[in-house]
Amino acid sequence: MKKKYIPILFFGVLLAVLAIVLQVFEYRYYIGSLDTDIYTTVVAAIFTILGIWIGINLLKKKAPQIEGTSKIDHSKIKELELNEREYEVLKLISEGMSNQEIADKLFLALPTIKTHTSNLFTKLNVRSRTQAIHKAKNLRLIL
Amino acid sequence: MKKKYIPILFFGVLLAVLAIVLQVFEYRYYIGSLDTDIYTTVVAAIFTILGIWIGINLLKKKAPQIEGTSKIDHSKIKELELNEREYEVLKLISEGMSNQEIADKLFLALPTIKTHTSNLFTKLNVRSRTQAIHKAKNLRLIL
DNA sequence: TGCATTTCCATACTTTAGTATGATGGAATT
DNA sequence: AATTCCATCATACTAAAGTATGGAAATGCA
Repeated sequence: MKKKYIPILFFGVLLAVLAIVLQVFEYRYYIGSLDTDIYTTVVAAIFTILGIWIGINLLKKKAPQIEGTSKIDHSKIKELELNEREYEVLKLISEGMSNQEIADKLFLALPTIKTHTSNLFTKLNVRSRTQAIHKAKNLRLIL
Repeated sequence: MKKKYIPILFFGVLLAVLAIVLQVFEYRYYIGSLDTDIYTTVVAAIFTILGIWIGINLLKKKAPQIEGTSKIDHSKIKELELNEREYEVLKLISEGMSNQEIADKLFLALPTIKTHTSNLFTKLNVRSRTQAIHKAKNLRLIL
């Protein structure tokens, strides 16, 4: 919930800072310490960089959808009623991690991971982690 | 070879065009037909758009490289010295089959499959079938 | 606050995976 | 004929994975 507003807030602050910078430059311009060409060049450069920055950040959210996320079927995940932990464990399993390694990484106990994997297998209707990986890839739950 | 220089040429031309546009605006400024604030705003806007455009184009070239490559690297298989049986077992493992199921499918005894998997893991330098799957996919030994 | 759900953890158990070592027989090489 | 490589199978063991059940803590919502 809170994370959703961070980019908006960030861009807002960024624009405010740039407005201030702009004001300073304008002030200097009026007192004649900078000439028009330099002023124009600086403004152009700053806003080009700003533009590149905005462009990259706009695409960074869409890029994963083109590369990897386009293959992930989030509706399937909901359809199978996989909760956060189960899906997280699924991803780590697909990366070749053992239950113990997953437990260490998530700061959880081994039995907890076993519970999650067991519930995961039930929901995926499989009986082993290798089957889970295979099915998850076919259903595009993971990439 | 030729494609490599298209972006450079393109950006060169683009910058040249923008330089001309800038000159026009500067000319208009000097004859007093445009106010400084408006001039600054226009320049800022144009270069912001330019920046966004550049940013988008910079990222668009990276996306397809990650996607399109889903071929098996047979040279890697030879490089790792995987023989027929080991590679066959690897494929079946990646399809989620247990050692017993693989043994049944290939009309072999369970210990035989265990030998193959064990040798396979040694050659792949992994310690479990899930790690083998993960590594094999990364090395493009399997799809 | 009370209740439901989720998440976490534990115990105990069975099954499967993985390691180590050695033996057998076939096929190709030298 | 001897050697090398591969594939097969066996035994015996340790380590992980997977199942079943139940309870405790945290979370979210009415």
